[in-house]
Parts: sequence; C-alpha cells; structure tokens
Amino acid sequence: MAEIDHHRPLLHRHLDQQGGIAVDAQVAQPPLDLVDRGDDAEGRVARGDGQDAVPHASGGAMDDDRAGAGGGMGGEALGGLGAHGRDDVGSAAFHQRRVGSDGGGTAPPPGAGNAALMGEHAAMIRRDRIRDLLSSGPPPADGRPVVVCGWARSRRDSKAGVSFIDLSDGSCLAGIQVVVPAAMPAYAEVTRLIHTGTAVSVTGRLVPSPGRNQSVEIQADAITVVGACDPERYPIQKQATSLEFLRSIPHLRARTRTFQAIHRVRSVLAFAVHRFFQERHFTCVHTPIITAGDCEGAGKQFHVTTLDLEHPPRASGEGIDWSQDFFAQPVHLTVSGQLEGETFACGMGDIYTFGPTFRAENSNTPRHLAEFWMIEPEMAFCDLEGDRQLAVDFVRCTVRDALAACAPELEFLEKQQAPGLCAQLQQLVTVDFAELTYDQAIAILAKAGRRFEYPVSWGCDLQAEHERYLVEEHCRSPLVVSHYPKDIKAFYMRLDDDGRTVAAMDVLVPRMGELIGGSQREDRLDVLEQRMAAAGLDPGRYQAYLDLRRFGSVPHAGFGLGFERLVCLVTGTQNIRDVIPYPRTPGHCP
RNA sequence: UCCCUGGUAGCUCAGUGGUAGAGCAGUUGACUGUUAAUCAAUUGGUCGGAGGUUCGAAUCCUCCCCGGGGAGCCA
Repeated sequence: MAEIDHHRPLLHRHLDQQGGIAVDAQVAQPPLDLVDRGDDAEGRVARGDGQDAVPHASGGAMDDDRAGAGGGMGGEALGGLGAHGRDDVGSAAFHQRRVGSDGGGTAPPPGAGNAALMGEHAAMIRRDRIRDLLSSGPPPADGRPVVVCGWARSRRDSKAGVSFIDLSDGSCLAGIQVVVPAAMPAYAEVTRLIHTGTAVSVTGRLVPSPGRNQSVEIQADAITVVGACDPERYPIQKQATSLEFLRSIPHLRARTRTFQAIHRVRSVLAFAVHRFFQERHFTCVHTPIITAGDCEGAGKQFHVTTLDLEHPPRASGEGIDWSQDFFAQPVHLTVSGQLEGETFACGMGDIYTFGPTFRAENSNTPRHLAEFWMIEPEMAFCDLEGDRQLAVDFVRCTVRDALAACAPELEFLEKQQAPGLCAQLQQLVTVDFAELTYDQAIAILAKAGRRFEYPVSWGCDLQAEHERYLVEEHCRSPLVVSHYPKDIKAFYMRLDDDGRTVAAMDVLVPRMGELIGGSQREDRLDVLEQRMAAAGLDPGRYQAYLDLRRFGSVPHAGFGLGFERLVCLVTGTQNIRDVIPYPRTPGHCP
C-alpha cells in the first residue's frame, strides 16, 4: 500500500474576490491516489500482514493506525469487493477529486458537490457525508450516484437476495442503510467480512427507501472492505453496552452512538461558549497553563519540573534546590486562570478564559476530573448583580444553542440515558432562576422539617444534600445563592458592608448541584491585605495581584465554570468521565 | 481519603454450600425488503487474584486489585 505523502500540498488555496477560500485551479496538482492498487486485479486494499487500516489524515504513516488490536483476521487477505473488475471502487473511492478539474462540461462525479463545500478536507478522500445525504431532499426514483465511507453498525441478511448494512460515518447520529444485492460479485465476501465495526467504502445510488425506518437508502453497486474487524475480538456490540465498560476502551468508544452524541453536544457547547462571549465583545484570553502562582483554595497542584526525580539537586539543607530547575523556581499546572484573568479585565474590561485546568485532588467522584476545561469570565466595572446576570444568561444561551443545534443527539440521549432531558433543558432556558441569599437559604433549611446528615447553622457551608433540597424541592428551579459567610469563601471575594459575608454567588442546578461559582472581587487594597493576612497568605507572592488595587483599582467580578459539568447537565450524563475523551482521575491516565 | 456495593462466557446478567447458566455476539443451518430481524443447533469459563474454612466453595472468612454509588475536597 502506498504511503500517504503528508508533506505534499493537497490543495493550493487563495482568497477569492469575495474573501472566501477557493481552490486555485492553476496550481492544482494531478489527482493523488491514496491507495496503491498495484496489479492486483481485485483492487485489494488489504495490508500484506492482514492488519487493515482506514486511511485518515492525521496519523502520519498508515502503520500508526494499528492500535495494538492484534492480528485481526489472521493474515486473511481482504478483497476489494468491487463489481467492476480493475476499475473498481478501490480506485473510485480513494481517488482525489478536485473541484473544477473535470473540465469539458462533464457531469460532476458523485461527491463533487460535497467536495466543493468541504474544500481541502473532502479532497483527501472523495466521499459523501451521510449527514448531507440525509438532508439533501428526496432522490430521484432511479437514484443519485454516491460514495459513502464508514463503519458498519450491523448487517442483516435476507435470502430474498439482499443484505442490509447499517453504515455510520460519524457525520451525524443517524446511519444510512446500504442495500447489497446478492447478485453483486463477491457478495459472499460481504457476508463473510462485514460485521459490526468493519470499515467499508460503498459506491452506489441514493434511492427512496421502501422500508419503514428510513426515507432513503443506498443501493450498492460495489463495496470495498477498507478495514476488517474481527467480530470475535471487537469489543463493541451493535446492542447498547454500558458506559462503564466503554470507559475501559477509551480508544474505541467514539464508535458508539451515545459517545458520539455526547461529544457532538460538547463540541456545539464549546462553540456556544465562545459565541456567547464574543457576541458580548468579551476578549478571549489564553492564560498560562504553567504557572508559579498559587490560586489559594482552588486545590492541590501538579508540579512541573525537568529535575531528575531520582536524584534531585539538594540545597544546603535537605530541601530541593529549585534554582536548578527549568524555571529556576517551583512551578505547577494551573488550577485557575482567574488571577491572570483579572489582570486582563483590569485593562481590557470584559474578558474570558476557556482552557484546561489541573487539580491534583484525590477526588474520586462522578463530578471530578484531574484535568478539565474551565471557563472564567471577568468583568471590570461590574458588581455581583452584573456577575449573576451574566452567569444566568450564560447557562440559558449555551443550553439554547445546544437545543437548537443538537436536537437529534439530545432526543437520542433522552431515550438512552436521561428521561425528560429535553423538557428539563427547555425549562432551563425559559424559567426564571430563583435567588436566595445565604441567610435566606439557611432559614429555609432550618425550617425544612427534615433531618440533614449535616446539621444546618449559620456559618456552615452548604452541603450537597442542602443544595439538592433547595434546588429540587424548595425552589424546583435553578437557583442562585449569594452572600456567603466570609470565613467559608476565598480571600479575594469582596467583603460586604456588614463585615459578615462576601459578595459571592453560586449557581445551583438540578442533578448537578453547583455549576458556577463566582464573586465580586475585593478591589480595596487595605481590605484585601487584611483578608490575606487573616488567611495566612504571604503578601510577597501576590504583589502583582495587589498592584491591580494600587493602580486604578475598579470594582470587578467574574465566575468559574467547569465545562464538563455543563456538558453533563446538557447531555444528561451521570458521570463526568463520559463527557471528556480521555478522563484523567486519581490513578488513571489512559 | 472514608462509607456502601459489585467483579461469573466477547457484552448484559442469573446462580447464596452439592455437575457452570441465560440473552445478545460468533459459528452452522432455516426463513424473511430486513430494522436491536426471527427460528433452530452450536462454540465459548482459571467464577477478579492470593490464602483460609469445609468431605465439597462462584457461594462462607481474610487480605489485595478493579468497577459503580454516596461523602469529603471542589468546578
């Protein structure tokens, strides 16, 4: 099999007159064959050693695709099952086509329209996306030529003369039904080789479907097995399997619909986060991942070092001589971008961060990760009320975007794992969030007439059971609790006038509990210094932070939000480890 | 880290002291434009690991490993 030359430019692009990206036909290269068929009359795409791989763009050499799955079909050669002899789909499917390169008024080949939309991406392998086929309107009765590449979810055989393959290419939740006539040459190979998980390429015609569960289907003219999948060893079944089991095979769980649905929602939410802030003209600030700062109270930190851990250099005493380390001082992975975010807010006004965050807490729960993505907006000239409004708007807008863009995914997830999900999300978008001060919340809990495991008294932190009662039983809606006692909150939160509480607020939602925590920051230098002293912090390490209060200090406020918790909320997922591709938790870094 | 609960076929699970089981998947056959197809047959097991109790242990005890739930910490 030929290597894909990743260094060779696949397309040359330039900005056209309208400012869009267009293919420059003048510098277009001749079509690239991604598969060297050699002289094999059957157009084989099998690896010589029987370990098959799907060509894709990101992995460098094709050999990288072998994810240690062993010998697969044991060296069995996998035939291209094309119906057209040498001119089979082995070449048709993996042939680069270029927009406008056909010339001469020839009808566009299958997939060409798609290629025009997708540009360089589609040029890698010319194929139709199932998403496009399902939304392209009814095909003519005699069909429309298409090429589809994907993974079989299941195969059903009918002795009446056809086999049915449910094919998914990941472009959308739905698969498409491929109808394989038994009269097709090498039909026996289809039933022998194509199982759940097999990667195939299909050339055929998109036609109206006489079946009940789909409006269109593909009548196959030829099928190529791109990558075989040994059904005896492939761990994923066509029937639903548990998320717990899928966690043990993180490299394969992207093949499942539940995982795909969750992660399409995650992707849409990530975009919605940026959209929300960008539309409000917040500046996205990339705060550092490696930091010497210590965001007090935000959790244990991971060390970052290049020192030899077996033999670290020692100073005169027994301590490690950090001056010999890469940064000449001890540094860590960030636990929060807030302090750096404040420095930019106190200059650019409204900013937000959205990036990875690392906490070395030994937290083993369905709501915690050692590596997660955090969103932290910060606004100058803003008080707690403005902060609260932004937080509520944020939840509403991002959830609304997910509902609008991911209806099929959310309906699937509702059916699969979260009864009532869509109605709950609709409620989140439309209903008013309840508001309580901490004082009011304590009073309500004291009068709740129920025994809590943790007794309620003023000054105690709200426990999970307290939050759940307030949200799910008392308010029956999302809830914002504000003005907590100063002793249970961080030093940087602005002291209220009564001296008892600080201008902090938490957004609590059903099922998840705390989704957002925020505060107005202490902008008075003297008060901040007093609070740092009371917290036992070394002011020498916070001079930059204090400078913000020395020079042109302004009221400012912000909040922090764990992105994965938002994804859990929107997808109705119980365990946070299922909403991030590779969860990092104590003892686990798969 | 603490408490609870679980680990049996590739997957989902039943079996609570006396011959190791079912559904799905796989294989074979039948049947059918099928829809998690259906029907029949069949392959497949170090019952998480190591000790112990017992005539006999998947089952009871101890320790360890791993999963899940709850709590704490926190987002």
